[in-house]
Parts: sequence; C-alpha cells; structure tokens
Amino acid sequence: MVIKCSDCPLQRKPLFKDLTEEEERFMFRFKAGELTVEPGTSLLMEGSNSPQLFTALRGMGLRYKTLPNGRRQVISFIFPGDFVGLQAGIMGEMSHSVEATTHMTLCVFNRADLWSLFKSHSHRAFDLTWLAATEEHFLGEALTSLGQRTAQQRVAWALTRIFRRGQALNMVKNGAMMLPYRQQDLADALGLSLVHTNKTLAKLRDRQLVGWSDGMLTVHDLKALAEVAEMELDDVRQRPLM
Amino acid sequence: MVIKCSDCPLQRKPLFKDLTEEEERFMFRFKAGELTVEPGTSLLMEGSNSPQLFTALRGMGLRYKTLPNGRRQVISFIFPGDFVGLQAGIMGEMSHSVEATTHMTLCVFNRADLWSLFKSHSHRAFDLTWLAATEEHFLGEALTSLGQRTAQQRVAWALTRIFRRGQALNMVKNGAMMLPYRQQDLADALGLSLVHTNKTLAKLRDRQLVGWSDGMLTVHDLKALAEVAEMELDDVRQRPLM
DNA sequence: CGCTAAATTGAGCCGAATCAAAAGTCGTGG
DNA sequence: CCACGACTTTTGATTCGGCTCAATTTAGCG
Repeated sequence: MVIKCSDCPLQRKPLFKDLTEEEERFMFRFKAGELTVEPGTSLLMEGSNSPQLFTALRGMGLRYKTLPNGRRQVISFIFPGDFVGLQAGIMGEMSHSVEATTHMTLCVFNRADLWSLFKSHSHRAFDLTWLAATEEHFLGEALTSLGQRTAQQRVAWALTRIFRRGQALNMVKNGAMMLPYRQQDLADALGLSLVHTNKTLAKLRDRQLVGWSDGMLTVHDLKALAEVAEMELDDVRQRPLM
Repeated sequence: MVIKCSDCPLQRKPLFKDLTEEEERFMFRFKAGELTVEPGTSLLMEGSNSPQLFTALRGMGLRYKTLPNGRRQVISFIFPGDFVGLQAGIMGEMSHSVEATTHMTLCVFNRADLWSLFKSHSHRAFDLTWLAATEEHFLGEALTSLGQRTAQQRVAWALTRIFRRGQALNMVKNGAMMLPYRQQDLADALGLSLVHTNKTLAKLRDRQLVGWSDGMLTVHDLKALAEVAEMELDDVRQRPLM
C-alpha cells in the first residue's frame, strides 16, 4: 500500500519545509509508485538513462563514480528525504551510480512527468532547482575538504556533517545514530585509504570525540569535532521534500 | 551601450543551444544591465546575499572557497557563457566567492526577477535547472579527481577539460588558447602545492603533451593527455545560455 | 565449525608537502 | 635607460602524511 504524500512520515521531521495541501496533492499525482530494494542493489548506473526519479523514504545508500582504473569515489551518502536521479531527469544521463546500502524504500516518479512540474507547478520547479543548488553547495564543500583538509580534518568534517543531518532527521538518540556504512565507504568518500581512515578514526576515538562501531555513530562533543575539522557549525536549513 | 541578447556574440559559439526569438526577447527584458570589472575584482563574496546574478560575456574568473585556516580551494574556472550566482539567487546566500581574473564583462540580472522566470517561462526555468545539474556533474568529476587521481592525472584532467571548453568556445587557434591563470590557481583547484604543480607541469611538458606559459595553453596531443588523466573524452554538450 | 567480510595493527616506502633560494617578468620612477 | 621592488615561475633539498603490503583479530553466518 503506497503512502500518500499527505501522510508522509518524513514531512514531520524538522528538516523539511511544509508543503501546501495543493502541493501534496500534486506530488501524489506525480508519484508513480514505491520501490523497495535490498542492501547492495543498484538503483541507477552511471551513463544510464533511467526513466525514473526517486525520493528516499527509508534507508540509506550512496552515490559514487568509478574510474577506468577501478578506483571509486563516493560522491555522497544518501539519507531519507534525499532526491535521487535529478541528473538523468534533467540531463538525460546519470553521471554517477546510486546504490542502496541498507534496505530502502523510495518514492518513484516518472521522468516524463518532470516537464509538467515545470510547466504548471513553478513553485515545485523552484524547489527542485533549490535542491540542485544545495547539492552544488555541498559538493563545493566536499571538494574543499579533499583539496585542503588533512585526513583527520576530513574525517571530522564528514562525521559532523553526517551527524548534523541525523539530528535534523530525528535519528539521534542519546548522542548516537545509525550509520550503516563500511569504513571503506567513508575512505572512498574522503579520498583516503581504508587503512589510514581506520587509524584516523582510532585517533578521534582516543581523543573522546566520536565513536563509530557496529553501525552506530556516537558523537561526544560535536563542537570540538567541528573545531578539529576547522568548519563552521551553521545550522541546517530546512529543505523542500519532493 | 548594452548588447541585445539577439546580438549576443556568445550565441554564435558552437557551445550554446539556440534560443527562440521569444526567449531572446524575454532574456533581454530580464537583463538589468552590463558590468565591466578589472582583474582582481571580487564579484560575489562567500556568505553574501547579492541581489544580482551574472552571465560572463567576456573574460575569465574563478570561484573559490576559503577555510578558516586561510587555505583556498578553487571550485572552478569561469569562462564566457558561464552563469554565476545561482546559489545566491536560489538559496539566498553564496557558498563561495567569485573573482575576476582578467578584465570581464558580464550580463547582470536581478535576483528579484528570477521568480518571474519560473512563473512564466518554464522552459528557461528548466534550462536553469539544467545548468545547476551540469554544475553538479562537473563538481562530482572534480571531486573524483581530487579523491582518486595522482598529481599528474589531476593536472592532465584539468588541462584537457579546460582545453575542450576552449575548443567549444572557438578560443583555440593553432592548438593553443589563452589561459590567464597563475599556477597557484591551478594548484588550489587541484589540491596540490604550487611547487608540485609546477614540477608536474614540467613533466607533462617534457613528455610533449602540453605547454602552458605566458598565459597560453598549448595542447600537442589531446587524446594522449586524456589518457594520462584516465578520463573519457566524451564530446561537450551544448548548453543553454542565460 | 569453517568461511567470508570487515576492522585493526604494524612495517616500510613514496608521492607530494614544506622550506629555501634563484631566476625570469614587468611596471614604476629616478 | 637602468635600478628597484613585487610577483610568478623554476629548481633543489629535506621531511612527512598517508599509501601499500601483510598479517591478525573480530564478527556474523550457513
């Protein structure tokens, strides 16, 4: 049984802007169905021209690119509420792959309907562009991390960003949240080797800043962690939910 | 005297999609004026809420972010036809700074009019989103370069990307184009030190692949350069001009 | 219980950073 | 016309953060 947008559990999270009833109705018409996938499933492939767009409802995943030589760059981690497949939707081709890390449930939209969104729901079109601009913002930050931060700063940067997102999604209980990725995933996201990522995590653990084991991320001192990363801890902006 | 969009010299370059006459008229109404700046001028500042958006008409510049510790990450180089300030336009705040490297001329748009674009020119709104998605694509590639490529591959990657853009803009004459940046700018874009960037350029020069001196970039063997970078040499897509 | 995947730890090496200085380029003013 | 200063490029020497290689430990799981 497909969830109605008006009943969407994500809509209640502090991270998301409210939609008008009219918008909720439109989105529900826009919604083509729901998709449930197992861990490890590929949702979109680099170079593919998928007819579908998604919004992650439950579960986590990741976006990544692979080089000819086999190395992998994780572009970002996918959390509930993230919109996936805009590239294919707009440009006709994905520039990266998307894979489910956990069991996931996603809202499915038809790419063909995207145009009607621009045509007759300019407010939602604006929201979509907002999402794209926000992603651009994020990638600029990530680029800065890889280009200018040391290993320890990178790891600290990534974990505070993840943790803040977790907070905005009400995923944090007693200073801890689920984080079901492997160290290899984080390493590939930060341009570090697995071994060095592991050693760096150990150092942060020893400094009593964070813990991450058994898929649980515990942050003992977010402020201090952000300081290690030399990053601003500005508050998370509400975002539109597609 | 302000250039009419219908007379825009960029529109004739192979890089850009044609606009309908109606769109050209609309864009000209959208256009608030023209701006000319000297080398070194800041166009937008990180964190600022500028009321203006720009399209680069002539000249070159760069986007960058600075960390609290003073290090700088160059996000991208700005070429004629690039749209600047979308972040502030959409999200209300720039996440990076923009600076003119050479003398530049830019079309100026009012941020306040952006909404009318979404409201009544959905096709142009779509184009804007297309640009945002393309930028996202680019940043994903850049991220992959910093995360997974060696110094030599990064430099090769950046130079072939730049050169291809130059080709699409008809800036290449006899295998060479103007490239008025400093080595420090390239270093900051690639997350390398100035010294190592210089040595890496020297190696590529010795291998007879590229030359870059006196602000002129000469590519002797684009195919081979792309191979060094381990990148695909897919053709440049036509893009909308705002 | 053996098998496989993930996390951890140690040793040694190398790519790129830092430090330092020289050399080329260019505009300015005496 | 040349000397001076500011900036950029180039080259050499040295150091070090992070990589690779190689085991070992830990944690599910059929």
